[in-house]
Amino acid sequence: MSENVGRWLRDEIENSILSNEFRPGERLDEMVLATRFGVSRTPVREALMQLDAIGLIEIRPRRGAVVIDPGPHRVYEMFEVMAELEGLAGLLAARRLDKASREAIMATHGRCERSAAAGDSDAYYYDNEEFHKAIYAAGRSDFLEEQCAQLHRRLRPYRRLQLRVRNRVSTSYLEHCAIVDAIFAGDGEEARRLLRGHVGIQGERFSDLVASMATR
Amino acid sequence: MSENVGRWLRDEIENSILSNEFRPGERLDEMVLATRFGVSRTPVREALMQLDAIGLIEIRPRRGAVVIDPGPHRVYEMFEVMAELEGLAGLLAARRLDKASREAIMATHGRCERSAAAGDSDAYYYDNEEFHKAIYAAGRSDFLEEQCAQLHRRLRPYRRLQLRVRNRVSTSYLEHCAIVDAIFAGDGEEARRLLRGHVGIQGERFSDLVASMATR
DNA sequence: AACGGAGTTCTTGTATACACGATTGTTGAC
DNA sequence: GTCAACAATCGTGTATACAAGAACTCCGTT
Repeated sequence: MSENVGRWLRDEIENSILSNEFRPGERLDEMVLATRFGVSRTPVREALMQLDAIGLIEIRPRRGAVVIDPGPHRVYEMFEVMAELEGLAGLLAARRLDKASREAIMATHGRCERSAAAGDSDAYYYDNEEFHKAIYAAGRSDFLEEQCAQLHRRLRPYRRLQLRVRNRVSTSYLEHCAIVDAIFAGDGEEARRLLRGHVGIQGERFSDLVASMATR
Repeated sequence: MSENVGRWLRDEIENSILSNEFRPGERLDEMVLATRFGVSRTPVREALMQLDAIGLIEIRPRRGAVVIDPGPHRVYEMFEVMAELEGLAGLLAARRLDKASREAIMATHGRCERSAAAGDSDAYYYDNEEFHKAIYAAGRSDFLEEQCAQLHRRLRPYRRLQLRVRNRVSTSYLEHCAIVDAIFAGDGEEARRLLRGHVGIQGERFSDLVASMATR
Protein backbone atom coordinates (compact mmCIF):
# COMPACT_ATOMS: atom_id res chain seq x y z
CA MET A 1 0.00 0.00 0.00
CA SER A 2 1.26 3.44 -0.89
CA GLU A 3 1.99 5.95 1.84
CA ASN A 4 -1.37 7.61 1.55
CA VAL A 5 -4.68 5.94 1.04
CA GLY A 6 -5.75 8.24 -1.77
CA ARG A 7 -2.95 7.17 -4.11
CA TRP A 8 -3.41 3.57 -3.23
CA LEU A 9 -7.13 3.77 -3.99
CA ARG A 10 -6.44 5.52 -7.27
CA ASP A 11 -4.17 2.69 -8.40
CA GLU A 12 -6.55 0.09 -7.08
CA ILE A 13 -9.59 1.51 -8.85
CA GLU A 14 -7.57 2.20 -11.98
CA ASN A 15 -6.50 -1.45 -12.11
CA SER A 16 -10.04 -2.57 -11.54
CA ILE A 17 -11.13 -0.49 -14.51
CA LEU A 18 -8.30 -1.59 -16.79
CA SER A 19 -8.84 -5.21 -15.89
CA ASN A 20 -12.48 -4.77 -16.78
CA GLU A 21 -13.76 -5.52 -13.30
CA PHE A 22 -15.48 -2.16 -13.35
CA ARG A 23 -17.06 -2.08 -16.78
CA PRO A 24 -17.50 0.92 -19.04
CA GLY A 25 -20.67 2.78 -18.14
CA GLU A 26 -20.73 1.32 -14.64
CA ARG A 27 -21.57 3.67 -11.81
CA LEU A 28 -18.94 4.01 -9.08
CA ASP A 29 -20.70 4.64 -5.79
CA GLU A 30 -18.48 6.44 -3.30
CA MET A 31 -20.00 4.76 -0.26
CA VAL A 32 -19.74 1.30 -1.78
CA LEU A 33 -16.08 1.82 -2.63
CA ALA A 34 -15.40 3.28 0.80
CA THR A 35 -16.81 0.30 2.69
CA ARG A 36 -15.26 -2.13 0.24
CA PHE A 37 -11.79 -0.75 0.91
CA GLY A 38 -12.49 -0.04 4.55
CA VAL A 39 -11.93 3.73 4.42
CA SER A 40 -14.07 6.84 4.53
CA ARG A 41 -15.46 8.66 1.52
CA THR A 42 -12.81 11.36 1.58
CA PRO A 43 -9.88 9.41 0.08
CA VAL A 44 -12.29 7.67 -2.29
CA ARG A 45 -13.39 11.02 -3.63
CA GLU A 46 -9.79 12.13 -4.06
CA ALA A 47 -9.00 8.99 -6.01
CA LEU A 48 -12.04 9.56 -8.22
CA MET A 49 -11.04 13.17 -8.90
CA GLN A 50 -7.68 11.96 -10.13
CA LEU A 51 -9.16 9.28 -12.35
CA ASP A 52 -11.49 11.91 -13.77
CA ALA A 53 -8.52 14.15 -14.55
CA ILE A 54 -6.73 11.26 -16.26
CA GLY A 55 -9.83 10.56 -18.31
CA LEU A 56 -10.68 7.08 -17.09
CA ILE A 57 -13.94 8.05 -15.46
CA GLU A 58 -16.35 10.93 -15.72
CA ILE A 59 -17.75 12.72 -12.71
CA ARG A 60 -21.06 14.34 -13.54
CA PRO A 61 -21.87 16.95 -10.93
CA ARG A 62 -24.21 15.67 -8.26
CA ARG A 63 -24.77 12.55 -10.29
CA GLY A 64 -21.80 10.41 -9.45
CA ALA A 65 -18.91 8.86 -11.30
CA VAL A 66 -19.14 6.43 -14.19
CA VAL A 67 -16.44 4.50 -16.01
CA ILE A 68 -15.91 6.03 -19.43
CA ASP A 69 -16.80 3.89 -22.39
CA PRO A 70 -14.47 4.96 -25.19
CA GLY A 71 -16.28 3.08 -27.94
CA PRO A 72 -14.56 1.54 -30.96
CA HIS A 73 -14.03 4.78 -32.82
CA ARG A 74 -12.35 6.54 -29.94
CA VAL A 75 -10.19 3.51 -29.22
CA TYR A 76 -9.12 3.66 -32.84
CA GLU A 77 -8.19 7.31 -32.39
CA MET A 78 -6.18 6.44 -29.32
CA PHE A 79 -4.25 3.79 -31.23
CA GLU A 80 -3.65 6.33 -33.96
CA VAL A 81 -2.02 8.73 -31.52
CA MET A 82 -0.18 5.89 -29.81
CA ALA A 83 1.29 4.84 -33.16
CA GLU A 84 2.57 8.33 -33.72
CA LEU A 85 4.16 8.58 -30.30
CA GLU A 86 5.75 5.16 -30.55
CA GLY A 87 7.06 6.14 -33.95
CA LEU A 88 8.74 9.16 -32.44
CA ALA A 89 10.15 7.00 -29.64
CA GLY A 90 11.60 4.65 -32.26
CA LEU A 91 13.13 7.53 -34.18
CA LEU A 92 14.78 8.89 -31.08
CA ALA A 93 15.87 5.43 -29.96
CA ALA A 94 17.64 4.86 -33.27
CA ARG A 95 19.39 8.19 -33.03
CA ARG A 96 20.33 8.08 -29.37
CA LEU A 97 20.92 4.38 -28.79
CA ASP A 98 23.60 3.60 -26.25
CA LYS A 99 25.00 0.37 -24.90
CA ALA A 100 22.64 -0.01 -21.96
CA SER A 101 19.49 0.67 -24.01
CA ARG A 102 20.72 -1.64 -26.74
CA GLU A 103 21.12 -4.43 -24.25
CA ALA A 104 17.73 -3.75 -22.69
CA ILE A 105 16.07 -3.96 -26.09
CA MET A 106 17.98 -7.13 -26.95
CA ALA A 107 16.97 -8.76 -23.68
CA THR A 108 13.27 -7.97 -23.95
CA HIS A 109 13.28 -8.87 -27.63
CA GLY A 110 14.78 -12.24 -26.72
CA ARG A 111 12.04 -12.85 -24.20
CA CYS A 112 9.41 -12.05 -26.83
CA GLU A 113 11.03 -14.59 -29.14
CA ARG A 114 10.78 -17.32 -26.53
CA SER A 115 7.17 -16.71 -25.63
CA ALA A 116 6.20 -16.32 -29.28
CA ALA A 117 7.91 -19.62 -30.13
CA ALA A 118 6.10 -21.26 -27.23
CA GLY A 119 2.84 -19.86 -28.56
CA ASP A 120 2.12 -18.46 -25.11
CA SER A 121 0.07 -15.38 -25.88
CA ASP A 122 -0.28 -14.33 -22.24
CA ALA A 123 3.47 -14.43 -21.71
CA TYR A 124 3.99 -12.64 -25.00
CA TYR A 125 1.55 -9.98 -23.92
CA TYR A 126 3.70 -9.22 -20.91
CA ASP A 127 7.07 -9.47 -22.71
CA ASN A 128 5.77 -7.29 -25.51
CA GLU A 129 4.96 -4.60 -22.96
CA GLU A 130 8.52 -4.71 -21.64
CA PHE A 131 9.92 -4.58 -25.16
CA HIS A 132 8.01 -1.43 -25.97
CA LYS A 133 8.98 0.14 -22.68
CA ALA A 134 12.62 -0.55 -23.50
CA ILE A 135 12.18 1.41 -26.73
CA TYR A 136 10.53 4.32 -24.95
CA ALA A 137 13.42 4.42 -22.52
CA ALA A 138 16.00 4.26 -25.31
CA GLY A 139 14.52 7.43 -26.79
CA ARG A 140 15.81 9.36 -23.78
CA SER A 141 12.85 11.67 -23.52
CA ASP A 142 11.30 11.47 -20.09
CA PHE A 143 8.16 13.27 -21.19
CA LEU A 144 7.64 11.08 -24.23
CA GLU A 145 8.29 8.01 -22.13
CA GLU A 146 5.60 9.05 -19.66
CA GLN A 147 3.07 9.84 -22.36
CA CYS A 148 3.70 6.53 -24.07
CA ALA A 149 3.48 4.59 -20.83
CA GLN A 150 0.23 6.27 -19.88
CA LEU A 151 -1.45 5.66 -23.22
CA HIS A 152 -0.06 2.13 -23.26
CA ARG A 153 -1.74 1.48 -19.91
CA ARG A 154 -5.05 2.77 -21.11
CA LEU A 155 -4.95 0.67 -24.24
CA ARG A 156 -3.85 -2.46 -22.41
CA PRO A 157 -7.22 -4.20 -22.40
CA TYR A 158 -7.65 -3.75 -26.15
CA ARG A 159 -4.07 -4.81 -26.88
CA ARG A 160 -4.75 -8.00 -24.98
CA LEU A 161 -7.81 -8.68 -27.08
CA GLN A 162 -5.82 -8.13 -30.23
CA LEU A 163 -3.23 -10.75 -29.36
CA ARG A 164 -5.94 -13.37 -29.24
CA VAL A 165 -6.47 -12.98 -32.97
CA ARG A 166 -5.02 -15.88 -34.95
CA ASN A 167 -1.35 -15.52 -35.88
CA ARG A 168 -1.15 -12.08 -34.34
CA VAL A 169 1.61 -13.13 -31.96
CA SER A 170 3.96 -14.46 -34.62
CA THR A 171 3.23 -11.54 -36.93
CA SER A 172 3.93 -9.17 -34.08
CA TYR A 173 7.22 -10.85 -33.34
CA LEU A 174 8.34 -10.63 -36.97
CA GLU A 175 7.58 -6.92 -36.91
CA HIS A 176 9.62 -6.58 -33.74
CA CYS A 177 12.61 -8.10 -35.54
CA ALA A 178 12.45 -5.51 -38.31
CA ILE A 179 12.06 -2.73 -35.76
CA VAL A 180 15.08 -3.89 -33.80
CA ASP A 181 17.12 -4.08 -37.00
CA ALA A 182 16.18 -0.52 -37.95
CA ILE A 183 16.95 0.87 -34.50
CA PHE A 184 20.27 -0.94 -34.25
CA ALA A 185 21.18 0.21 -37.76
CA GLY A 186 20.54 3.77 -36.67
CA ASP A 187 17.84 4.17 -39.32
CA GLY A 188 15.46 6.41 -37.40
CA GLU A 189 12.97 7.08 -40.15
CA GLU A 190 12.63 3.39 -40.91
CA ALA A 191 12.15 2.62 -37.22
CA ARG A 192 9.45 5.27 -37.06
CA ARG A 193 7.69 3.91 -40.12
CA LEU A 194 7.77 0.35 -38.86
CA LEU A 195 6.59 1.22 -35.37
CA ARG A 196 3.72 3.26 -36.74
CA GLY A 197 2.60 0.26 -38.72
CA HIS A 198 3.16 -2.09 -35.81
CA VAL A 199 1.12 -0.13 -33.30
CA GLY A 200 -1.55 1.38 -35.51
CA ILE A 201 -4.60 -0.60 -36.41
CA GLN A 202 -5.46 -0.22 -40.03
CA GLY A 203 -7.54 -2.37 -42.31
CA GLU A 204 -8.70 -5.73 -41.05
CA ARG A 205 -7.04 -5.29 -37.67
CA PHE A 206 -9.55 -2.55 -36.96
CA SER A 207 -12.45 -4.85 -37.70
CA ASP A 208 -10.83 -7.49 -35.49
CA LEU A 209 -10.72 -4.95 -32.70
CA VAL A 210 -14.33 -3.90 -33.13
CA ALA A 211 -15.42 -7.52 -33.25
CA SER A 212 -13.59 -8.45 -30.08
CA MET A 213 -14.86 -5.34 -28.31
CA ALA A 214 -18.41 -6.23 -29.21
CA THR A 215 -18.24 -9.75 -27.84
CA ARG A 216 -16.80 -9.24 -24.44
CA MET B 1 -18.21 29.79 -11.72
CA SER B 2 -18.64 26.13 -12.59
CA GLU B 3 -21.38 24.13 -10.92
CA ASN B 4 -19.10 22.70 -8.29
CA VAL B 5 -16.41 24.52 -6.43
CA GLY B 6 -13.78 21.84 -7.00
CA ARG B 7 -13.81 22.23 -10.80
CA TRP B 8 -13.86 25.94 -10.56
CA LEU B 9 -10.87 25.93 -8.22
CA ARG B 10 -9.00 23.55 -10.50
CA ASP B 11 -9.42 25.91 -13.44
CA GLU B 12 -8.62 28.91 -11.29
CA ILE B 13 -5.41 27.44 -9.90
CA GLU B 14 -4.46 26.03 -13.28
CA ASN B 15 -4.76 29.46 -14.84
CA SER B 16 -2.75 30.99 -12.04
CA ILE B 17 0.02 28.50 -12.72
CA LEU B 18 -0.06 28.90 -16.49
CA SER B 19 -0.08 32.67 -16.20
CA ASN B 20 2.95 32.38 -13.96
CA GLU B 21 1.24 33.88 -10.92
CA PHE B 22 2.14 30.73 -9.03
CA ARG B 23 5.72 30.18 -10.02
CA PRO B 24 7.48 26.85 -10.58
CA GLY B 25 8.74 25.48 -7.30
CA GLU B 26 6.28 27.53 -5.28
CA ARG B 27 4.52 25.85 -2.43
CA LEU B 28 0.73 25.76 -2.58
CA ASP B 29 -0.65 25.91 0.94
CA GLU B 30 -4.12 24.43 1.22
CA MET B 31 -5.25 26.75 3.96
CA VAL B 32 -4.00 29.85 2.15
CA LEU B 33 -5.81 28.84 -1.03
CA ALA B 34 -8.95 27.98 0.93
CA THR B 35 -9.18 31.38 2.63
CA ARG B 36 -8.20 33.18 -0.56
CA PHE B 37 -11.09 31.63 -2.45
CA GLY B 38 -13.40 31.67 0.54
CA VAL B 39 -13.99 27.92 0.71
CA SER B 40 -12.95 25.08 2.96
CA ARG B 41 -9.93 22.88 2.44
CA THR B 42 -11.94 20.02 0.98
CA PRO B 43 -12.56 21.37 -2.52
CA VAL B 44 -9.06 22.86 -2.55
CA ARG B 45 -7.61 19.43 -1.95
CA GLU B 46 -9.76 17.96 -4.70
CA ALA B 47 -8.54 20.58 -7.14
CA LEU B 48 -4.96 19.89 -6.17
CA MET B 49 -5.38 16.15 -6.65
CA GLN B 50 -6.57 16.80 -10.18
CA LEU B 51 -3.73 19.15 -10.99
CA ASP B 52 -1.35 16.52 -9.67
CA ALA B 53 -2.92 13.92 -11.96
CA ILE B 54 -2.57 16.27 -14.93
CA GLY B 55 1.07 16.86 -14.07
CA LEU B 56 0.99 20.56 -13.29
CA ILE B 57 1.86 20.19 -9.63
CA GLU B 58 3.40 17.54 -7.47
CA ILE B 59 1.92 16.46 -4.16
CA ARG B 60 4.60 14.99 -1.95
CA PRO B 61 2.98 12.94 0.80
CA ARG B 62 2.60 14.90 4.02
CA ARG B 63 4.74 17.66 2.57
CA GLY B 64 2.34 19.67 0.52
CA ALA B 65 1.95 20.58 -3.11
CA VAL B 66 4.48 22.45 -5.22
CA VAL B 67 4.22 23.78 -8.78
CA ILE B 68 6.30 21.60 -11.07
CA ASP B 69 9.28 23.27 -12.68
CA PRO B 70 9.72 21.55 -16.02
CA GLY B 71 13.14 23.01 -16.75
CA PRO B 72 14.39 23.82 -20.26
CA HIS B 73 15.17 20.26 -21.23
CA ARG B 74 11.75 18.93 -20.33
CA VAL B 75 10.06 21.85 -22.06
CA TYR B 76 12.06 20.93 -25.13
CA GLU B 77 10.80 17.36 -24.85
CA MET B 78 7.25 18.61 -24.57
CA PHE B 79 7.64 20.69 -27.73
CA GLU B 80 9.08 17.63 -29.43
CA VAL B 81 5.96 15.61 -28.65
CA MET B 82 3.71 18.55 -29.49
CA ALA B 83 5.37 18.81 -32.91
CA GLU B 84 4.64 15.18 -33.58
CA LEU B 85 1.00 15.45 -32.54
CA GLU B 86 0.46 18.61 -34.54
CA GLY B 87 2.07 16.88 -37.50
CA LEU B 88 -0.45 14.08 -37.22
CA ALA B 89 -3.28 16.60 -36.93
CA GLY B 90 -2.05 18.27 -40.11
CA LEU B 91 -1.87 14.96 -41.94
CA LEU B 92 -5.40 14.07 -40.95
CA ALA B 93 -6.64 17.57 -41.71
CA ALA B 94 -5.27 17.35 -45.25
CA ARG B 95 -6.89 13.97 -45.78
CA ARG B 96 -10.24 14.71 -44.19
CA LEU B 97 -10.73 18.37 -44.95
CA ASP B 98 -14.33 19.40 -45.50
CA LYS B 99 -15.96 22.69 -46.30
CA ALA B 100 -16.60 23.84 -42.75
CA SER B 101 -13.07 23.06 -41.58
CA ARG B 102 -11.62 24.69 -44.64
CA GLU B 103 -13.49 27.87 -43.89
CA ALA B 104 -12.50 27.78 -40.24
CA ILE B 105 -8.85 27.48 -41.17
CA MET B 106 -9.16 30.25 -43.75
CA ALA B 107 -10.81 32.55 -41.24
CA THR B 108 -8.26 32.06 -38.48
CA HIS B 109 -5.43 32.23 -41.00
CA GLY B 110 -6.77 35.55 -42.18
CA ARG B 111 -6.84 36.90 -38.65
CA CYS B 112 -3.23 35.83 -38.20
CA GLU B 113 -2.32 37.72 -41.35
CA ARG B 114 -3.86 40.92 -40.04
CA SER B 115 -2.21 40.81 -36.63
CA ALA B 116 1.12 39.82 -38.17
CA ALA B 117 0.92 42.73 -40.61
CA ALA B 118 0.10 45.04 -37.71
CA GLY B 119 3.10 43.69 -35.84
CA ASP B 120 0.86 43.05 -32.85
CA SER B 121 2.51 40.06 -31.22
CA ASP B 122 -0.09 39.76 -28.46
CA ALA B 123 -2.94 39.64 -30.95
CA TYR B 124 -0.97 37.23 -33.08
CA TYR B 125 -0.42 35.02 -30.05
CA TYR B 126 -4.16 34.68 -29.62
CA ASP B 127 -4.99 34.30 -33.32
CA ASN B 128 -2.23 31.74 -33.70
CA GLU B 129 -3.85 29.66 -31.00
CA GLU B 130 -7.16 29.70 -32.84
CA PHE B 131 -5.45 28.81 -36.10
CA HIS B 132 -3.87 25.73 -34.58
CA LYS B 133 -7.12 24.74 -32.93
CA ALA B 134 -8.82 24.93 -36.30
CA ILE B 135 -6.28 22.45 -37.65
CA TYR B 136 -6.80 20.06 -34.73
CA ALA B 137 -10.52 20.18 -35.34
CA ALA B 138 -10.11 19.60 -39.07
CA GLY B 139 -8.29 16.34 -38.29
CA ARG B 140 -11.58 14.91 -36.99
CA SER B 141 -10.04 12.95 -34.19
CA ASP B 142 -11.57 13.92 -30.86
CA PHE B 143 -8.86 12.22 -28.87
CA LEU B 144 -6.05 13.83 -30.84
CA GLU B 145 -7.78 17.18 -30.56
CA GLU B 146 -7.96 16.85 -26.78
CA GLN B 147 -4.35 15.79 -26.45
CA CYS B 148 -3.20 18.66 -28.64
CA ALA B 149 -5.29 21.19 -26.77
CA GLN B 150 -4.01 20.00 -23.40
CA LEU B 151 -0.35 20.11 -24.40
CA HIS B 152 -0.94 23.44 -26.11
CA ARG B 153 -2.29 24.86 -22.85
CA ARG B 154 0.67 23.64 -20.89
CA LEU B 155 3.14 25.10 -23.35
CA ARG B 156 1.33 28.41 -23.60
CA PRO B 157 3.69 30.43 -21.40
CA TYR B 158 6.72 29.33 -23.39
CA ARG B 159 5.04 29.90 -26.71
CA ARG B 160 4.32 33.42 -25.63
CA LEU B 161 7.97 33.98 -24.80
CA GLN B 162 8.98 32.67 -28.18
CA LEU B 163 6.87 35.15 -30.07
CA ARG B 164 8.80 37.98 -28.47
CA VAL B 165 11.90 36.95 -30.38
CA ARG B 166 12.69 39.31 -33.27
CA ASN B 167 10.94 38.44 -36.52
CA ARG B 168 9.35 35.35 -35.05
CA VAL B 169 5.84 36.59 -35.78
CA SER B 170 6.43 37.18 -39.48
CA THR B 171 8.39 33.95 -39.86
CA SER B 172 5.58 32.10 -38.13
CA TYR B 173 3.00 33.61 -40.46
CA LEU B 174 4.97 32.60 -43.55
CA GLU B 175 5.10 29.05 -42.22
CA HIS B 176 1.34 29.16 -41.69
CA CYS B 177 0.88 30.02 -45.36
CA ALA B 178 2.83 26.99 -46.50
CA ILE B 179 0.93 24.78 -44.06
CA VAL B 180 -2.43 26.03 -45.31
CA ASP B 181 -1.34 25.42 -48.90
CA ALA B 182 -0.33 21.85 -48.12
CA ILE B 183 -3.54 21.09 -46.27
CA PHE B 184 -5.75 22.62 -48.94
CA ALA B 185 -3.80 20.75 -51.62
CA GLY B 186 -4.52 17.53 -49.76
CA ASP B 187 -0.82 16.86 -49.36
CA GLY B 188 -0.89 15.23 -45.92
CA GLU B 189 2.75 14.26 -45.67
CA GLU B 190 3.86 17.76 -46.59
CA ALA B 191 1.49 19.27 -44.04
CA ARG B 192 2.88 16.94 -41.42
CA ARG B 193 6.47 17.83 -42.29
CA LEU B 194 5.79 21.56 -42.22
CA LEU B 195 3.85 21.46 -38.97
CA ARG B 196 6.59 19.45 -37.30
CA GLY B 197 9.08 22.10 -38.27
CA HIS B 198 6.74 24.91 -37.31
CA VAL B 199 6.01 23.66 -33.80
CA GLY B 200 9.29 22.00 -32.92
CA ILE B 201 12.13 24.04 -31.57
CA GLN B 202 15.38 23.06 -33.15
CA GLY B 203 18.65 24.91 -33.43
CA GLU B 204 18.75 28.52 -32.41
CA ARG B 205 15.10 28.59 -31.43
CA PHE B 206 15.98 26.26 -28.58
CA SER B 207 18.65 28.62 -27.32
CA ASP B 208 16.16 31.48 -27.62
CA LEU B 209 13.77 29.53 -25.45
CA VAL B 210 16.36 28.71 -22.83
CA ALA B 211 17.51 32.30 -22.76
CA SER B 212 14.02 33.68 -22.28
CA MET B 213 13.23 31.09 -19.63
CA ALA B 214 16.32 32.07 -17.69
CA THR B 215 15.51 35.77 -17.63
CA ARG B 216 11.94 35.80 -16.51
C1' DA C 1 30.30 29.10 17.40
C1' DA C 2 28.34 25.10 15.47
C1' DC C 3 25.88 21.00 15.82
C1' DG C 4 22.35 17.95 17.73
C1' DG C 5 18.11 16.83 20.13
C1' DA C 6 13.66 17.50 22.39
C1' DG C 7 9.53 19.96 22.40
C1' DT C 8 6.28 22.86 20.06
C1' DT C 9 3.81 24.36 16.17
C1' DC C 10 2.06 24.00 11.79
C1' DT C 11 0.21 21.35 7.85
C1' DT C 12 -1.46 17.47 5.83
C1' DG C 13 -4.42 13.11 5.82
C1' DT C 14 -8.67 10.97 7.12
C1' DA C 15 -13.17 10.72 9.27
C1' DT C 16 -17.57 12.52 10.20
C1' DA C 17 -21.44 15.73 10.01
C1' DC C 18 -24.59 18.37 7.58
C1' DA C 19 -26.89 20.53 3.46
C1' DC C 20 -28.67 20.39 -0.97
C1' DG C 21 -29.77 18.49 -5.43
C1' DA C 22 -31.17 14.35 -7.97
C1' DT C 23 -33.69 10.24 -8.28
C1' DT C 24 -37.30 7.31 -7.35
C1' DG C 25 -41.75 5.87 -5.68
C1' DT C 26 -46.46 6.89 -4.69
C1' DT C 27 -50.73 9.00 -5.06
C1' DG C 28 -54.22 11.42 -7.39
C1' DA C 29 -56.45 13.31 -11.50
C1' DC C 30 -57.81 13.03 -16.26
C1' DG D 1 -54.42 3.03 -17.63
C1' DT D 2 -51.23 6.70 -18.14
C1' DC D 3 -49.21 10.77 -16.83
C1' DA D 4 -48.01 14.40 -13.62
C1' DA D 5 -46.95 16.30 -9.24
C1' DC D 6 -45.37 15.79 -4.69
C1' DA D 7 -42.91 13.47 -1.10
C1' DA D 8 -39.47 10.61 0.73
C1' DT D 9 -34.93 8.82 0.10
C1' DC D 10 -30.58 8.40 -1.38
C1' DG D 11 -26.00 10.20 -2.79
C1' DT D 12 -23.03 13.86 -3.67
C1' DG D 13 -20.76 18.42 -2.28
C1' DT D 14 -18.76 21.10 1.31
C1' DA D 15 -17.43 22.14 6.00
C1' DT D 16 -15.42 20.96 10.21
C1' DA D 17 -13.07 18.02 13.61
C1' DC D 18 -9.41 15.22 14.90
C1' DA D 19 -5.06 12.53 14.36
C1' DA D 20 -0.41 12.14 12.97
C1' DG D 21 3.74 13.41 10.60
C1' DA D 22 6.99 17.08 9.21
C1' DA D 23 9.31 21.32 10.06
C1' DC D 24 10.95 24.68 13.04
C1' DT D 25 12.71 26.68 17.33
C1' DC D 26 15.19 26.88 21.22
C1' DC D 27 18.24 25.17 24.35
C1' DG D 28 22.06 22.44 25.77
C1' DT D 29 26.39 20.31 24.76
C1' DT D 30 30.94 19.88 22.65
